[in-house]
Amino acid sequence: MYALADCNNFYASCERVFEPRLEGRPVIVLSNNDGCVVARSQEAKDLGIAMGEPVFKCRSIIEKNHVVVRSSNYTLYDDMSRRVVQSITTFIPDIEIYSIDEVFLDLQPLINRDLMAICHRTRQSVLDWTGIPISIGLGSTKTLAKLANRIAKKRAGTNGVYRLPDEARARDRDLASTDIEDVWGIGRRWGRRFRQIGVATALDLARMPAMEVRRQFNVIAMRTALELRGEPCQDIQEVAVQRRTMVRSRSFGRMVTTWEELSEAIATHASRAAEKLRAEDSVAGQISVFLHTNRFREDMPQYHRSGIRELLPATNVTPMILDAARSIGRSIFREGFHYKKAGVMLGDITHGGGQGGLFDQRNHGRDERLMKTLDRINDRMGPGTLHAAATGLRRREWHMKRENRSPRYTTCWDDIPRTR
DNA sequence: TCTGGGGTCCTAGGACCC
DNA sequence: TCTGGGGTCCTAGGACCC
Repeated sequence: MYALADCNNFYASCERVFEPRLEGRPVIVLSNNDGCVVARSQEAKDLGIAMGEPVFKCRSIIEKNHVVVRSSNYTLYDDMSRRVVQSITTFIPDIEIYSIDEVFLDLQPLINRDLMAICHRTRQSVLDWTGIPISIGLGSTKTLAKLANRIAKKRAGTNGVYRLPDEARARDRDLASTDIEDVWGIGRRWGRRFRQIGVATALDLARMPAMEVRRQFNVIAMRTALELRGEPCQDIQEVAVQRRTMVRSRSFGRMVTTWEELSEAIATHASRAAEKLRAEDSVAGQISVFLHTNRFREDMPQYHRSGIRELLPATNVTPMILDAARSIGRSIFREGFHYKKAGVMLGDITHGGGQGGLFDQRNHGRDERLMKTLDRINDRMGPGTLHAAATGLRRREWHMKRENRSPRYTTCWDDIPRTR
């Protein structure tokens, strides 16, 4: 037996915890650069503001209804996520962190106890301890737990917890009431293709012969079909799998035309990626850099390109990664375009060391000490206190727009909420 | 005018091996 | 004139997730 615990309107809920006057009001949270809507309170959903919608397209709804708009504050959300997970594990220890706002729970060890009671108590405690409302769905596979979670959120009277019934007819009713696109693992494209062959609900997919699903789609879709029938194809992954790639990229607040500015952006991404690599005690064996113009501006000349290079030996040393990134960037940069985005991608990531190079002359001990010192200073004095000159020395127009960010209530001494 | 960022997995096809 | 069988690895593209 599995469960999925999912935070309701997570980012919007985080904003509310520290600003209770937002309770009952429509709240939305925007993506980086204040571009798209990435989270909505229930009131905002009710106004018809769509997920992922560019904010300028719903500007009139926002103004007319006094919707509260917040820039995203990932420092806050990451920390709140950690607190929610910690609270849940007090009651249910075997978990898989699936995303910033979702946790799969392994209920098998608790199978002889009253699972509904445990889940209700978990939900209430998370709310009491963190202020974040969550919903929990229970099912015999992860896909069914996901489906049950949707019902827990939407159906009146569930009080935030729903268990898919064991009895076949009742379960079929729940599956029949779930649209095919709302099944975990079935997106818009496949949803359209399934509908073309007469599969419109989760129940239809569960009843389709598995090999037929595989033939027309692929094994992922087939596994989804099996899981909808109650045959588990995916287990709880308690140990996080090591990442294989890492991307650092940003759209620019304003278009960028010069190599000088673009190279600062690339250097910034490269430095951040290197820092993150070191924080995870890993090294990268490959680096690529990409840049592109604004694809929405069809009136302007378009350009996008990427370049790739091996890092030999694999490294997490900022100057190594920085040099490679800037030289790739230089080689793909073309004069005369308005650039909108640039990024650095690291691949061939390995953990705890990595293969050395036969002809490698560098003094690794020295690099390692230098990077340790750099990280320690930035850890103590704040991110970016010490940084490569190549990342730029002053604030630029292309830097991210973030006009309505809330304080870092839980992670920064100066931002801790005060009461009189 | 304004349109996010960061991941994973699968498949098909080509290059190459013995 | 006829031209094997069984593999691996890599890459690009397409789908999905949050």
